[in-house]
Amino acid sequence: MIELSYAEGLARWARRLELSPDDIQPLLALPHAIQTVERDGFIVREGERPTGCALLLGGSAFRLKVVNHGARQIMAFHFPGEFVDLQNSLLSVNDHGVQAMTRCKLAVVPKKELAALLEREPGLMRAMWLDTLIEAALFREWVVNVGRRNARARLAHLLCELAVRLEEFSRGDRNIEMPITQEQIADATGMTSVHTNRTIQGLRKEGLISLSGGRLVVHDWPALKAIGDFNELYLHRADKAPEV
Amino acid sequence: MIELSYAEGLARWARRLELSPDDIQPLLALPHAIQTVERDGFIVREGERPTGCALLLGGSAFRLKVVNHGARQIMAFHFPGEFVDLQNSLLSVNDHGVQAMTRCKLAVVPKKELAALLEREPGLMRAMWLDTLIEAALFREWVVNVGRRNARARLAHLLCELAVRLEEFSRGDRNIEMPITQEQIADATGMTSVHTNRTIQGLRKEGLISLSGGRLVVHDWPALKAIGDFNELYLHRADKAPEV
DNA sequence: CGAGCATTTGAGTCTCCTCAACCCGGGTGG
DNA sequence: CCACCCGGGTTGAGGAGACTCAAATGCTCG
Repeated sequence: MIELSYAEGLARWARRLELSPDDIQPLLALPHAIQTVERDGFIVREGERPTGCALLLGGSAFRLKVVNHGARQIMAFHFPGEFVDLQNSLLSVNDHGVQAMTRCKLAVVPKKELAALLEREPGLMRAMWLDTLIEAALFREWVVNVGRRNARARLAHLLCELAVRLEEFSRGDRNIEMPITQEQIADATGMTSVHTNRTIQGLRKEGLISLSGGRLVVHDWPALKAIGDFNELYLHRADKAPEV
Repeated sequence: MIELSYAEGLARWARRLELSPDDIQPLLALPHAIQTVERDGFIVREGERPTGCALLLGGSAFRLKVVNHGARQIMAFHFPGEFVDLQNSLLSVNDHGVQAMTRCKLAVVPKKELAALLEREPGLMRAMWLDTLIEAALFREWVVNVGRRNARARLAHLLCELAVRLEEFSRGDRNIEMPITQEQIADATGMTSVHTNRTIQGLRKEGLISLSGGRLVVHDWPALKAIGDFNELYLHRADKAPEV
């Protein structure tokens, strides 16, 4: 996966939120530390009190929670150009962790400086808020996915989301780099890895997808969308703030 | 359930977000329409383009989505003093609906005026953002709940959340007014109403709860918490914005 | 070439679902 | 004033989807 610079990462983030390059100038000037987190390492730890806010520049990551009997639930995936812990800028203690799926490159901005800047720049704060609103929409769809769809639909839906969100990094033919394990898919869909495996095999045998070696290819997009009951409205991709 | 005035509703909202009464003065001055929505009526309709933002003043409501084969999933409950569609202030089209559980009293603020005000008052925008962040935390916990807990734990967790959130409206002994049907509980926990019924009976027979006639009484809080793996950190109740 | 992780397969089990009927209380109309 | 009607709650029986446990296979990296 690509590796962005801090400026490129911010630019990608800004584009998604319909900010102009000028709007993010003040963010560019913020102090920031470039960090690397190895695969399986924690970017954010549950229970800790964060001091910074991390923009993902390379690699991919996911949010997870662990329940009392040890099971894990993944609640979201993150890719370059996304803040992985925007909530840290206002919430005092992490209620969940963020873990690296692959080696990750991050730009960490001190939350104090960021907060002070946003206070001065309502347009940027609005963008951060919008980002959070879109992420909340994503969580809502995931509640629906694990709550009301069967294994096959859950899996198809997740793959659809990944295909759409990673399209911008791919060659455009719904052939995406996606270094995910079946266990992670299981944790994201609320299933066991065994059942995930059998469900994947089902979709494979029908010729709908290929999924191996860190690559997902969707061969029949309309069919996969139909199986997953996928409506990309919830991603709010081309959404924009209303003119005031 | 109580019926608040616009000012009281805002005050309740502000208190949760650690704003002072002074901070919300500008909001009080906004134009607003008081509306009533009957039980089962829609406060927000999926697919529509909203023009206002609704603050709940009386009654209770829930967010829901419908999947293609007709099943419903409830993603959150809302009570007086909460905005039910904060996302409408920035997102252009509703990706889900909000429905009244009981007759609801609402104050609807035009989104243009609200947006203009927030642009002038960074402190208020920050509070709205914080509100959204907390709600996102709630959705995350729900993903975990429906994804990784069994029927008993799911139900217990939901009841714990309701007990904590409605405590402020109750007489303080975890005896709360909660006019919810078993079908709604089923839609919130991702189960069928039949299985919900049997699971409730299980908790009742063990003497942990009473749930009937629109009233929930938790007889054994520690036990219910343990069964539901409930950790109220995700509600971020006493959370506050960091000093900048 | 072996170690370690990820994937695959099999068999048996259990939770939760489906379908269907019945009960109960409250509101309504004859 | 009582019959009925309706929504919500309860019960039963049978089935299916997903889980558990266990082992084998394959892949990748050192």
